[in-house]
Amino acid sequence: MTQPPASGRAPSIRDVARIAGVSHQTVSRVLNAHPSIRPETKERVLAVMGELNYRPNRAARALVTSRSATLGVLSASSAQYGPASSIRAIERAARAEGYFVNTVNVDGNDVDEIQAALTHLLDLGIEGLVVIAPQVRVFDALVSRGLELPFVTMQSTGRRGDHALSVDQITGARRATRHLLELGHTRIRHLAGPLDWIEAEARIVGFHAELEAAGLAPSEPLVGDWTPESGYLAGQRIAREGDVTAVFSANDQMALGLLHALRDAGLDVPGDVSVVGFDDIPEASHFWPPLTTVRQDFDEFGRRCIALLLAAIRGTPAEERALVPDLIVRASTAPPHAR
Amino acid sequence: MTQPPASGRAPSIRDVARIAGVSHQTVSRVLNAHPSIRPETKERVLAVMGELNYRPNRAARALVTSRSATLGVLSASSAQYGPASSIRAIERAARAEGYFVNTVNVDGNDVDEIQAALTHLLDLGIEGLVVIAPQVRVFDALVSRGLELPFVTMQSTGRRGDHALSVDQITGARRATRHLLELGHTRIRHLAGPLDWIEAEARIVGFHAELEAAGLAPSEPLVGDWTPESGYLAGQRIAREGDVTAVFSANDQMALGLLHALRDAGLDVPGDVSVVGFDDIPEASHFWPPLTTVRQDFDEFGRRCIALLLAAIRGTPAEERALVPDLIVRASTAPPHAR
DNA sequence: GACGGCAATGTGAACGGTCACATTAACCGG
DNA sequence: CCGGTTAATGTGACCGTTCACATTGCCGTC
Repeated sequence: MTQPPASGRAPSIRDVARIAGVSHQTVSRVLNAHPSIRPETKERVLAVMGELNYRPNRAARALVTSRSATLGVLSASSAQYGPASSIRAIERAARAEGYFVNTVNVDGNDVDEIQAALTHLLDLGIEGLVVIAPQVRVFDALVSRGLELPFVTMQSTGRRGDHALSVDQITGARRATRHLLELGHTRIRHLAGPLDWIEAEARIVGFHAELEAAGLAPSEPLVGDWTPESGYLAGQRIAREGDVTAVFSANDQMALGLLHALRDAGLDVPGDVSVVGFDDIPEASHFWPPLTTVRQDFDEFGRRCIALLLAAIRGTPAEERALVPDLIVRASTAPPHAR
Repeated sequence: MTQPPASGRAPSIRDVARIAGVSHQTVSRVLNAHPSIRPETKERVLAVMGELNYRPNRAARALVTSRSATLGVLSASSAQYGPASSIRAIERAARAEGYFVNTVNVDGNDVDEIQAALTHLLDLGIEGLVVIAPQVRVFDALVSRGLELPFVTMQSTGRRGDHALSVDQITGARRATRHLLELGHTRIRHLAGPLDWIEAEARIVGFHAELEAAGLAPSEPLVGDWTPESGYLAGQRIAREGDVTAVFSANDQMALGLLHALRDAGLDVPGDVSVVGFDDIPEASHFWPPLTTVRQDFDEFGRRCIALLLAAIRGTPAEERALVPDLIVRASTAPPHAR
């Protein structure tokens, strides 16, 4: 068995070359699947690589090619189910394509931190960027920086048509709203996410569009911050005002708080008030009552993110069908009862 | 204003040197805060760097130092609240220390995938590793590989004392159990996580230890898989068998399923059965009833992870107090009612 | 006042790949 | 049978840093 030569260091391309009796360049060609290389030679080189347990040195390669094979993910609130799932799927998809992923978590409200995080990622030499919790202001930070980098965000704001992966939040919100309308509700309130979130905005738009299509006047949305607490507060207010028979919440966590507050106020769900959520987190089917909600396929979202981003990096065209979320009907919605 | 020279490329250390009228090595010294450099020279170099918007090239540095300034995180089930929060905190803490973090998400049951992920991280040249969802088998995979790398896991299995960050899961579990005992419960069941998870194991140990201290016979734990669904199934079984007055669930999500099943079976919580969870996820206080649970401080956990790992990398000693979780009493527990 | 020592800086060679270009041998058509 | 093309491989430079080892002055000391 051939010993690795002078084994203070990891074997290099030249060690492999020497043992295989070829030039270092030939080894490099094997590594990069160059077409004109004799199968026999290739095999011999591969054998030596295996024997030495050779690993190409990423830094050396990155130095000369100035390609890092790394993608960046900029995320706010990654502890939430949706973003966390997306990040997971993105990482897997990227890894399958041979890319590394570097995720940076920021407080989406701190512009300085966003900039610092961006600098951090650029220092790393990322080739592309996924923005996974696109508050409008994160988006602005990107653009203001005049970023050359290919990047992908959820849901276009319309300001820069490319680079945006459409999850059709609007249609999702319309489906939730239509479900309530079809049950016979006419006094429906929307509990929105923070207004500087692109998704929150899109869901409001969908909600209003559907109301309008039904000939109903739009109602002013309540605004939460995605947390169950904010849902609870909104629920208290709804119970107090007592003028609606259904609520469409922009995510499941707020819907949970909503359920809690309504129950505390002695109201029955869905008897007195129907509630629809958004996301279909794993807990949603075990809420009390089990929550009717709009399911987002975060895994598929992550895969598409990477497909789109890699297409941008490589300059190949990408098909871009929007991803449409599905309505999942459970027990938190019912027809309004007659007064 | 001085123009960047021949601006096809990013400015290098030599560009800076030329313009500042020093040698490239002097620039390098400024970069690395070498002691013997005249303040005046240093300032001049820094000025030029600023002007050129110079960025040190990580790849070149990594190539020569063979230090990547990158840490790896190996995670299973990162979409769950606990792991996701930990990862977030780890990344922030590492970034504050100038490290990059590369997270890889795997299916913890697929040994091949774990190995592949590890290879992926090693290819990257990580300097240290955090294992964030330590199924026993992940841990074994590490050790079997004879890994040289400094690494940190949650909770020692005792097989290799170092490298383990103690979250004192045992004490946490004891506190939950003691709370039930103090309320007067004697027939208590534990709903455990998958038995190959180190944390699941520790919570079982804590549960049994506390029962034993109270002079009660240990009961066989039910086993779930952390999901609400598995909690639901366990709840159905408990309702059917009807011989316990309290359940300690190894996480909050399973506790949610449990609550659901008990309610479906017509049992009142906490009237008929008390339930305690573990983690204190943000939803827990809005469950019905609001869940008594054990709070883990994931942020602190993440920070400690990095502190410990960096200490291992740098060879400095690290203090290692165990992190002790707190019991949060809400409405899902009460004294058993007299039969 | 020659000399050791230190502070401040410079010089050239790595690091481990890829790139551009050179070289060789085989093949093919006229 | 010879020039041109092509497949297969080799040669040396280069990417942007840091490292090891000079090379300067300048100071204090005996």
